Parts: sequence; C-alpha cells; structure tokens
Amino acid sequence: MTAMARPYHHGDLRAALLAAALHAVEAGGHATLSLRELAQGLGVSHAAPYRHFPNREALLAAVASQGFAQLAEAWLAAWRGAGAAGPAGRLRLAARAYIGFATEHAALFRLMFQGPPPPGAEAAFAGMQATVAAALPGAAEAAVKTRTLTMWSALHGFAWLALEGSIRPAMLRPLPPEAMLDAVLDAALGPPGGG
Amino acid sequence: MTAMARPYHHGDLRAALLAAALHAVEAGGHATLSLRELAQGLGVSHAAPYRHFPNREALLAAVASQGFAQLAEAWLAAWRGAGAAGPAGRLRLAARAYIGFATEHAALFRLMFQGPPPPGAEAAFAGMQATVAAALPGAAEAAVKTRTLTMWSALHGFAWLALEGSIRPAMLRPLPPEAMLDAVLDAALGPPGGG
DNA sequence: GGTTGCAGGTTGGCGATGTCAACATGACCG
DNA sequence: CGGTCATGTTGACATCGCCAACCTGCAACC
Repeated sequence: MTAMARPYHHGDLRAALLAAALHAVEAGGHATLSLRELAQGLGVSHAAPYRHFPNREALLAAVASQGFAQLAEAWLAAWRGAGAAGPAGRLRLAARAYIGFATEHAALFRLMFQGPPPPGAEAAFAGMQATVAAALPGAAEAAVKTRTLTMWSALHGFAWLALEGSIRPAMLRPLPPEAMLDAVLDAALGPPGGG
Repeated sequence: MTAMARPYHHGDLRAALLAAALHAVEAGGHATLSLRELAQGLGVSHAAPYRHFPNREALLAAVASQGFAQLAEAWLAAWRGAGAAGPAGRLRLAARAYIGFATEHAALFRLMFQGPPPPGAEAAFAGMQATVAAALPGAAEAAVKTRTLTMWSALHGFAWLALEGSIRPAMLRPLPPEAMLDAVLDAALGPPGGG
C-alpha cells in the first residue's frame, strides 16, 4: 500500500476535530456546526468525536479557547510591533488589532464571548493589562486594572455592536465610517495625545 | 359549556406564542427553546406555530424585538424619573438602568444582541441619542451621535462581559465590586462632574 | 514472544427537533 | 345557506446529540 487506505485509528483525531471545528465555525458560525458532519468530513464514524470531547459544547469551548489565544497574540503582536509609536500609540494600534480580529474572525469572536469564558480568556485579559500598565508608568495596580477594564469594555462593546450590525455607519451619517472607530478609540484610550 | 374545553382555534396564538417564548427565553435561554415544547405548553399541535412564524428564528427575532422595546423603555423611564439629577446625573441613572436590564434579563439581553438587530433596535438607539442630546445642549448632531456611540459601546461592552463572566469582580481585586461599575460609568459618560 | 489491557475506533439505535405537505375545521362574508 | 380562507391538525422526513455495546490494534508486561 502506498498510503494506508483507512487505518483503524486516525492518528490525531482530537487535533483534527479541533481544526475542522475552527474551520467550520469561521465558515458558518457555531450554531450550524454539527458533530456528525464534522466526523464525516474527517472520514470517521459519527460517534468518534465523543472519544475526545464529552459533548458538542466542550468542543466549542476548546475552539473558543484557541480563539482567545489568537486574540491575545494579535493584541500583543500589534503592541510589540509598534514600539516606536510611544506608549499611547502602541495601545492604540493594539486596540485596532482587537477590532480587526473581531471583524475578520467574526464568527469565532461571537463564539468566544458567548457562554462562560473558556480557559485562556483570563490570560488574554492579563496580557492586555500588561500593555496598559506599560502605558501608565508608575500607576497603581488598581488604576491599571480599572483602566484595562474600561478600555476593554469600550472596545468590546463597539466590536460586538458593529459585528452584529446593531451599529452601522449609516446611523452616524453624515460622519465618515472611519470616524466611528476613531471616536471609539479616543473614548477608550483617551485622545491621541493624552495618557 | 362554562369554558370551551378546547376550541379548534386558539384565539390569539401568535400573542400567546410570543409571551410563552419570552418566558422560556428568560427562564432557560434561547438556545434551549423548542417550538414543539412551546406548542405543547399552549395545548396546540406541534406545527401550529408555523401558521404565525415562518421558523424558529423568526419567533426569536420577535422576542428580541420586544426586548429592545423594554430596554428602551427602561432607559427612558430612568432618565425621565431623574429630572432633578441634572443632565449628567440623568444620563448616569439611565446608564445604570441599561446595566440593570442586562443583568436582570440576562438571557433576553443575550438573545437581543445576537444575530442581526431586529426591528426596534434602531429605535432604541434613537431614544438613547435623544437623551444624550439633552445632556449636550448646543452640541452639533455629529457630536451627539459619536457621544452616543461611544457611550453605548462602553456600557454594552461592560454589560456583556460581566454577563458572560469574562469580567469578574475577582479580577479587579482588591477593588470593591461596585468600583467596576463606577469606573465604567465614569469612562462612558465622563466623570460625575463633567459633561 | 504471547497475552492482555485499554485508548480509540465502530455500529446501531433512541428520543427530540425543525420543517414541510396534505388535510380538517370553523368563522366570516356574500 | 354556501364557499373561502385563515388557522389548526396529522403524519412524515431528515438530522442531530448522545449513549450502549462491541471491535481493533498498539503497547506494556510477565
């Protein structure tokens, strides 16, 4: 046999399921994801997924967890890559990355913030908090925490509302669409010059 | 007959379905709502709901629409009832009402902001915008709109994150839990003294 | 090296669900 | 009084999540 036709054991079904689930979520949203369809797509029986995830919800939680890792990475990457922009500018670029992630991975983002936060969510918050701390040198930890909270709330609210269409550029007419994002960033981070 | 045992026609099945669906959502979340169960609870056959709603999604959208009406009413009622608090104070109380609605009707709130905004969502935004305008006398309409947008984003983001547990008071320790809400209100509306 | 244990597959089936097609009923209107 | 049509009903289909019972083959052990 040049390539094993169909080995009884898949090899790494768990990882394959996760990847396929992530793909399915990004393609069609988590609501339409079907375990049976997933299994069939991987050439495996309809009950095989239950050997790796206790139920559908657990698989989705694992996908969401992956999403939080990606989101944290996007945030930190933008922040790290913007070292020359100054403390406030770096945060601003990271914030743009947050909104960018939400719009580019809308379905995944929706899944992530639905239901109890999966493992990884708290770490993402901690990562954001670290970058906020860098922008507020000498600030008390309490101040950093509340600042992170208010920033995250503003960014997340805007991302979510824009994602679902609750906020549309048309509602802000005659302002240009980009004005929405700028206004939110100003409000979330303080105006470009401020701290 | 003192009371018709089971008339062939229900009378107002549409309204009954809506009320029952609202109740079911508030009780168990929209994910577990079943049309068949709903129908059975109303003493009607399992396909009867399809005479009034094309599908499950449409029924949920109608429930969400009702929710937006309630939310707008809660906002406006708080604002109206706080006439003596001054422009900024009124907005602050309305904002508290928004958060209050979100936490008291968590499941309904989740449904409302999931999927495309149902009819009524835009009217709710317009209502909020009117109250913001009253707090910014003489401001250009564009300024009012962006202010409403940033305020809503901050409030909504906090409400959602708190609702789902992404933000927990423990994460802000050692700050007291109420500090979270106050900080968000300050950020969303400007500090208590400001405009 | 044969045996055996167990993770990781399979088959089959149950109960429930959303949705549709075909039919029944009865209120209202001419 | 007869017909029409909105509104309910019955029955069925495909699909789904999940479970129980069984099978396979790698690996570890005497």
